[in-house]
Amino acid sequence: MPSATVENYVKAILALSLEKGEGQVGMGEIARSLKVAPGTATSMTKTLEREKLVRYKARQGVILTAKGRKLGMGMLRRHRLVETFLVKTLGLDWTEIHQEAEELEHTISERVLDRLDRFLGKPEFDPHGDPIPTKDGKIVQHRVRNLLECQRGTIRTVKIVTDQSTDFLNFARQKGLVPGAALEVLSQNLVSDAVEIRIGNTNPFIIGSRAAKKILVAS
Amino acid sequence: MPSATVENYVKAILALSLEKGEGQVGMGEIARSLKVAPGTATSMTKTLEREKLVRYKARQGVILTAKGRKLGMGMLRRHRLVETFLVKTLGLDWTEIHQEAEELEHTISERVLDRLDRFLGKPEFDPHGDPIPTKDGKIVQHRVRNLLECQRGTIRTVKIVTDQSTDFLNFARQKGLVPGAALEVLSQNLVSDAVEIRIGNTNPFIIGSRAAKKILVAS
DNA sequence: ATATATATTTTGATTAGTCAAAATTTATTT
DNA sequence: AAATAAATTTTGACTAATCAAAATATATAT
Repeated sequence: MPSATVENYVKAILALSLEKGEGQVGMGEIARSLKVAPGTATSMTKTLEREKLVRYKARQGVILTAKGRKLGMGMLRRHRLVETFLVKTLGLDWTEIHQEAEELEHTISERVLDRLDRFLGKPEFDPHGDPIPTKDGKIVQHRVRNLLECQRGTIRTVKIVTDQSTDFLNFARQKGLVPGAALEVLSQNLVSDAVEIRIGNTNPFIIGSRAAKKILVAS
Repeated sequence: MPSATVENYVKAILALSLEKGEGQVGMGEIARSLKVAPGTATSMTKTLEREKLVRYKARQGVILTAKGRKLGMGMLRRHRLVETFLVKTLGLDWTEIHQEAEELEHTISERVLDRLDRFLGKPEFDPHGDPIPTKDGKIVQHRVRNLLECQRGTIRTVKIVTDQSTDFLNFARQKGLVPGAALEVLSQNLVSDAVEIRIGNTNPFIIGSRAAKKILVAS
């Protein structure tokens, strides 16, 4: 049985390689992502290799093995199902569920998870719009792009809000940038760091490009 | 924030002092209950004392402080609410929930716990009949006695099944010895280690006195 | 091509929780 | 009252995960 720490490392490596669109992940990235010292990442990496969860090339980085990818997908499934339960069933606010799920995902058994999945009606997406992997690790990644990559003047549907911090989620909700919302990008200006958006026919507003990058719409 | 280990020690000490009806608990009892070496119990005990969760007299034992009792009651609340959720909401079998709850109780936050409590309708008893402490640590202990202490010939209602192992629970259910069942103790014989029981007007059957001690009825 | 900056690895220490086995204390027999 | 048994405490060692800081390797810039 992998420790919670091992699970977190594998989850982080999977998340990083997904968002980079490349298998190999460096020690620095892992260390930053998990807020540990670089040396700690190196040493844990060797533990992961002993468990055959990653392949490690010194000074290059790690790549998940099939076993590692399976564990990582399992963690995503756990995390996202728990988040869905917390919002849908217990009525918690979507700004506060990430941290809760971060703990619960390590102690919920496969058996309970399956029941939860059935109880929730086998949901495909979590409250932030992220796809929930199936039991066998498959994920329906729908085609998305962020608001910077978006052609001006077309109407798009918000699919995923990628920053799960309380502050960002509060901001996003306040602006109406939640999964399902229809919006139009009126202008993007990287120099002035501004993206102008209109939701439905409400007043247009401006957000920074940093924020715009975190909102993914159907493409 | 106390570690899961600290929580388990405090929970064990609370359980032991409740079932002994006495505050003071010895190192041997703790060690046996948690399946650790005696020396480990002694050393953890000192950690608990540093945290002001117990008072410790060398070679005598430990007693929970007010702080310790509060933490312990909180753990019972967590454990029993989680068990209730697993049975009532997710439909797990009562034989398999104890171990699940044993893990989840350490990672469920106060916030989620309160929501769960409300969602379940503030239940007073868990699936084994044990009372669920309120948020402020109060417990409605109803007057019970075990089947050995029971006068012959009177009809009693089963209140609590104290052994939560899968095997015992399967046995208890198979015999109909579940919370709510009405039964009559026909005879007790300590020498032959036999207690004769009839449930409703089904055929009487015999169980050992060890088992009889684990079934608590209203008194 | 050398110097400098950046990333990675190694080294030595630390903490929490654990065990086995020796030492000690307390309780029980005889 | 000694001898023996039982419970408890101490000691020394171990593992997992971490950090700080030194050592090393690689990449970048001049």
